[in-house]
Amino acid sequence: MDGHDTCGHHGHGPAAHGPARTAELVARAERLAQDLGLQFTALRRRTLEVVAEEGRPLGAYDIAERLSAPGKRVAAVSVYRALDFLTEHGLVHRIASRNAFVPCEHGHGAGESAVFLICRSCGSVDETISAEIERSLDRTLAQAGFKPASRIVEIEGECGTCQGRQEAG
Amino acid sequence: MDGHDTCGHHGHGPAAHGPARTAELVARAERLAQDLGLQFTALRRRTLEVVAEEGRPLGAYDIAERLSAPGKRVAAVSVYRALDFLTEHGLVHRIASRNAFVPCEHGHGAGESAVFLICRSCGSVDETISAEIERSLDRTLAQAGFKPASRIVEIEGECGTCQGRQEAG
DNA sequence: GCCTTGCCTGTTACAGTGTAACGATCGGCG
DNA sequence: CGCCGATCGTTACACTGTAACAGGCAAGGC
Repeated sequence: MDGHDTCGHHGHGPAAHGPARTAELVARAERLAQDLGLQFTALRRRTLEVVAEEGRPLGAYDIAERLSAPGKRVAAVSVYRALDFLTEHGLVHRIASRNAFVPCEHGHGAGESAVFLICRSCGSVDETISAEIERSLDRTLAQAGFKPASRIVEIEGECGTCQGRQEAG
Repeated sequence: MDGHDTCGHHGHGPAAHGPARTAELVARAERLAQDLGLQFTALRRRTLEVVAEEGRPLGAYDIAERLSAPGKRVAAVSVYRALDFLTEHGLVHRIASRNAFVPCEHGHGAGESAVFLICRSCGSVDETISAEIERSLDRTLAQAGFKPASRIVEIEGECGTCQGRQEAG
């Protein structure tokens, strides 16, 4: 179940996960809470940190386990509530096809749409944004008279790194 | 006026798709089984029929219940196996965001991609295909060096029918 | 100070979703 | 006949998610 976490983030963006990304996300959350008068509690911060540092989709129960200490167990239901908050404000994304969560790798708000590239070999998830895809989606939706509220675009396949690894042997 | 084929019917109520659609799907399944030497068993056919006649996404356990009779209970696990077969061959689709299944409304194979428009008000699912979206997706994937295997595009929102109803009421 | 209010969290219990494992059955084939 | 492969029934179990209720804690009004 544990994989090669060095896979992911192809050309589009700098940096992967790790402490830098985590600090950036936490800072964004604090700013957001400040501005909107929301509470960025310890549980929510720790949940965000766990998700941000993993580098692959984490289930709610996995997060709960990581947040638990030998005398202080964190129940999954608490994690779900924290995740509700985080997803609502665009700090983490839910991967519907995996029932798992990943940190938001872009600064976009919760309303915008992202494309998730999920590697079947290493389990990494790469988040990209394409104005072209959004435009064509918007056109199709308008044509169908459909008013979108949220969009899920998840592509499963093999990432560049794993393709190279397979060819190499 | 294409790009959005005959999917203007936003099903409300139990009998949105109707026997015609069902018969067409069953016929396609039989042809497919004939050609590929597969077994289109009674369970698989009945599962397909139930899904095709519902007009909205059905969970595996709902299907099991509909297939069960007062002396002959069908377990969910059997339904899952039938659904595996049906999805593998493009006869039904899985809606990841709902953990539910809908009949395939197009003749496309399992490998192609579809866009699902899921109405939050009436629960109907409309399946459309857009070459434009596929093109832009392909471009983005190629740019990222990602080799796609399956694609999930699910838009939640409000269908045209429900928008009109809300304004009127 | 005290009380109320609202939000967050802990806890329990439970519903819904999906899979593993094993055995039985059936049809085809040497 | 026995073997083989695929399907299906059954049980058991793991994983995912939510409902309901109680306690804590900060903010604001009396």
